[in-house]
Amino acid sequence: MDKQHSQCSPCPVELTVNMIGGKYKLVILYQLAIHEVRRFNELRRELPNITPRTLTRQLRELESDGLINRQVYPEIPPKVEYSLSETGKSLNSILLQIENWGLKHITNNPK
Amino acid sequence: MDKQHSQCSPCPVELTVNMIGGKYKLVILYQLAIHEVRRFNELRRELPNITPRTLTRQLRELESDGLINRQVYPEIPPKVEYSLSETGKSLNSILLQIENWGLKHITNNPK
DNA sequence: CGGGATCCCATTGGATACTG
DNA sequence: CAGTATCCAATGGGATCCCG
Repeated sequence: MDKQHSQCSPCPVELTVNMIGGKYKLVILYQLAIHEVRRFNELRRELPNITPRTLTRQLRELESDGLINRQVYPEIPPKVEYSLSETGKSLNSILLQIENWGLKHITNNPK
Repeated sequence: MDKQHSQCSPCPVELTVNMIGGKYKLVILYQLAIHEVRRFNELRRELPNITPRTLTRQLRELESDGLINRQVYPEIPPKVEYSLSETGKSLNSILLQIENWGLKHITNNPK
């Protein structure tokens, strides 16, 4: 690895972690990467025991950081679709690598 | 992206986040990726305002997860060197991508 | 130098109930 | 269906002091 920029001010890794560091954020992004479009309760079912309050907040944070889009359909019953923004999509290869890393290094020897 | 494994049980992304999800863990791993070997106070200086207690705990967790090595030299004054384990090194390409992503998507338009 | 001990606070997330 | 509201628990991290 390059040894030039040992200093980070501010550290780009840290800045990125601040955006995607929530407990469920990467998993949400991962689900959206796989499914392209997901509704609120679909995500809820796919995330292990997440509460609606937490899911809402993580989605709002991802949205305000510009990583996902929130499309509201003015219908009854309500319909809201979440999807990756262009910026969010630029995380796809990282998401995939994280998934593969987990498959290789963790699920092989489950704790 | 592949749409087959929409289900995760347990989700590899989530498992990975559990290992590297600490506030400073990726930054520590990143510093070790760049410098190969770092001592306690070197890391302390490189991480923005981290307290020794927090640094100690994050290092211990990374160590018990097998991502870093802790080499103690029985000298006076004490000397402890931290470095990436082989497993830790396997995160290098992810670390680099995260750094580059941050450089591209965040430092361009600082909040 | 590389921590440990202690105390404290803030943020995050959970539980449950409710609603337009 | 897609959230809100309210309250609460836990975890993480900070501040400070101390030590071998």
